[in-house]
Amino acid sequence: MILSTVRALERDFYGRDAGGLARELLGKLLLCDGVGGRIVEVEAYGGADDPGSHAFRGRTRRNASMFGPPGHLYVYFIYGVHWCANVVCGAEGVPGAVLVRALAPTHGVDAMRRRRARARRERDLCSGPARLCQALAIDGSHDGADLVGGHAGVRLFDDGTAPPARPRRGPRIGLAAGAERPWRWYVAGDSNLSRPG
DNA sequence: CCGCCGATCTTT
DNA sequence: AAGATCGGCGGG
Repeated sequence: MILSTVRALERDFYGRDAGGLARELLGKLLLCDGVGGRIVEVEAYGGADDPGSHAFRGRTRRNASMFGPPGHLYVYFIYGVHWCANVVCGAEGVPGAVLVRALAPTHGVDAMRRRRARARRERDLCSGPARLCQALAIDGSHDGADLVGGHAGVRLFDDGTAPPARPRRGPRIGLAAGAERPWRWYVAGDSNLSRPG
């Protein structure tokens, strides 16, 4: 019998570019204060070369975390309503991040249901970038949080589950500019995706 | 199931 | 004015 080992990810895991990190993040566990799940859908975002990225036109107050060191969170507020969370990657000073778009709930489902009372089914808890932030209680206070230190309660773990050998890939969702780039990766057939696939 | 619409913050 | 979204509502 093989005992599964759960370990927090080290800084160098985050040093690669957004596309590479995106694929490596599939299957990892994202937890905030012990509540969260397995990443099943992500999107990669670059910098000045990516018209779909918040960093395309340079640094602003909102996107500053995208320019910071890898292994931290970039949490932004959108449509005046929702929070969304990204994992910052690449070298410090070079903007890049991976948007976490969906989780398969694994830890603290009761807490998630309380925070998302309008979610009828378990697959409605974390099936979208703003939904999962609500379920995990991630908000602006977590912008810039260090995932490696984990001091803000947010951490990524590897429990031995390998990323899918052939993740499905397609255009990023909700973009006008840069929509042609197939930088969304997801676990084929997972019931928690932000849209079926 | 689908499409429309409002929520109202950030940046342009 | 539009945006890396969501949920409620109306219609088929």
